[in-house]
Amino acid sequence: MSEEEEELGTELIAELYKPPALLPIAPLKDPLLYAIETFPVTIIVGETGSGKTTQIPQFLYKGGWTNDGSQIAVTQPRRIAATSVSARVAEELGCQLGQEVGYSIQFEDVTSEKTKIKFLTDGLLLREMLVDPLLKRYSVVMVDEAHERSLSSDILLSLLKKVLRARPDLRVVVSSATLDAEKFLDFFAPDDGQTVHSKTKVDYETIVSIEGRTHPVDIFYLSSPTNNYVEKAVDTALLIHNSEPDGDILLFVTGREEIDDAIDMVADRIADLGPSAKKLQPLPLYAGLSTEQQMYVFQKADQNTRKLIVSTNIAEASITIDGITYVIDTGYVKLRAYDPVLGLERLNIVPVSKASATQRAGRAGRTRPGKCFRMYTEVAYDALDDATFPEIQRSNLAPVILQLMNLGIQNVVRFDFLDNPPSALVVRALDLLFSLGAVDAYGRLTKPLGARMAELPLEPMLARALLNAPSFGVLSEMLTIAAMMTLQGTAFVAHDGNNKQLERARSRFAVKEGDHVTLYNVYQAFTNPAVGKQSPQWCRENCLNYKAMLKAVSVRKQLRNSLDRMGIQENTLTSSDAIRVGGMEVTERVQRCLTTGFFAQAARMKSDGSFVAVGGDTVLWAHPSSLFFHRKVDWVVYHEIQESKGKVYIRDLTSVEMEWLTEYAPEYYKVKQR
DNA sequence: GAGCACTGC
Repeated sequence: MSEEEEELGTELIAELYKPPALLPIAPLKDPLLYAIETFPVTIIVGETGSGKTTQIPQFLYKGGWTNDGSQIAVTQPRRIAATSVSARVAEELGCQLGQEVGYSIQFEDVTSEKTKIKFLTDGLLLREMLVDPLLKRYSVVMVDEAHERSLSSDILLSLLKKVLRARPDLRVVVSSATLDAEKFLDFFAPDDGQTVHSKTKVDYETIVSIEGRTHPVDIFYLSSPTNNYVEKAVDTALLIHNSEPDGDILLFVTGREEIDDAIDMVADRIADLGPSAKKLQPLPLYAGLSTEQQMYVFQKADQNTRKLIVSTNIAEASITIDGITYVIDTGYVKLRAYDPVLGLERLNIVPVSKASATQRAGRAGRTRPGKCFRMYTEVAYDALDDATFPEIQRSNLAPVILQLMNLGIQNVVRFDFLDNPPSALVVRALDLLFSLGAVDAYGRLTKPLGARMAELPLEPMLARALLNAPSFGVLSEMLTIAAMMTLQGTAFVAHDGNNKQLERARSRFAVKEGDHVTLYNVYQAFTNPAVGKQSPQWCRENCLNYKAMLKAVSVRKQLRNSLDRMGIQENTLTSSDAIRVGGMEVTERVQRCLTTGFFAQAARMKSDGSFVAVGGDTVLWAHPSSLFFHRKVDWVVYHEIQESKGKVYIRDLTSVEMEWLTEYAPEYYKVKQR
């Protein structure tokens, strides 16, 4: 873990600290233990600051739920939560982290034989189910933050419902925000005619509510709607600054562009404040910033200065900042939507849900009473959805379906989802998995190919290309490229918006074959003991994100281990493979290997520099971060396609020969030609 | 021609 991350962690611990005996949950200890003893499923409705995440596992531990040698699992949607909460609980129990209390996240397993309470990400518990489908090592599984409806927590809850049928002794605790409790209750209620001991919903599960312990937050609405919420929000910030007592301001907008706009507007307006007036310091906050740039929001402002943090949704749950007294909520958020017809992702600006609005307002009341100004009317608030649209209904489902099949779910269409994904998403995903050879014509997972693809922590197309790498003699190269792809474009980072400098840095690694090999070069240079030396300084000089590069190193190591376990090594190259690839340059073999995974995402550049997808008529544009934004090329395969402001961008492009497409995917292209 | 909301294995 980097120093910065640790600082973020302690930040969170400080935030969470309340003497356990004074927490609102303390008097509920016995009722809670009774509920969990009595009912297989307990829904906990607990507001922020109730102490549910830190205290319930301790109640269970002290209540004897681990005496038979089993463990208590507590899942979190985010890594930072798993690590910081486990540190808190270890301290309260007076043990060393990794002993009785531990955590497990990708790349880091801080648990031991002695561990009784284990915090882990929900995605990792899903992975554990591959080797332990009935979760036999756990007596209780607590799924925290289930109301966020993340892809993996949704799937986890469905699987837990199944596991309960085989394991009546298992206890499931679901922690949720107020508005969705009934939904979870209904979901876990045994269906009529099933074998859950003919119990009714009433004696099968229960809801326990815990009060929050945050300070009161006064909510203010607009009296009439605005058509420019960013401008209105800036007006409000200035109004707060000029008329309200001390306390920093947190303003929620949807993305980087709005953040820049808001900060420019504020800069213009504070020029009018006069030199003697109290200062207002606008600070941006979004995930794309480097860790250093993000740290500014945690630093105490200068004397006589009020911070105005202009943030994306990252400040809603992922990052907690001390000293916020005022929240301005524009009422919008950018959400991903997957278009199964065009097979592309869109980022849509949509109104937030009531749950989101409540969470945002709560950010003003963490340390003292606060105020929240909503840039919409009360009527508009009443019309908001209760909860955020579940991720499973707006994602590319190919990775999820592959994983479910590998867990032995034969018929994904009949799987018991909390909310069913639209059938078009399921069909599209199955089509893709079929064309990649992960699923056969009968809709069954293929072995070993499909199962191996499912085991790799990569999207199916990339997994397929990586598994083909030995036959091209480029396993080492493809491991690096796959690891770099998981960074999703975060390898390069501009210093203070200096894009020219970034482009110069990128060009130092660039090769004509395209973005994949360029990123390979970046990794090679970073890890070369004579060049990058894996050092933060070298990254800074080359506009690279140090933390992201370290992640690539970890991912590559993990992928290498997975392939080793599967018995896949470079020397598994057969003699016919060797003949086929003999005499080819390494780069060409890499290009061909990528084609075997990404053949379905091929496009050809037209004379005007735009692209047209194979078998389609959508006009595509190389993303400005691609080498082919400026350079000419003929055919390419691309890693990602995304619509933004009405234009469709493709990212991470590699040039290929048209013949390779039909050579490596004859079935796919035969069908398309008809 | 000009740009990734946020997570996670």
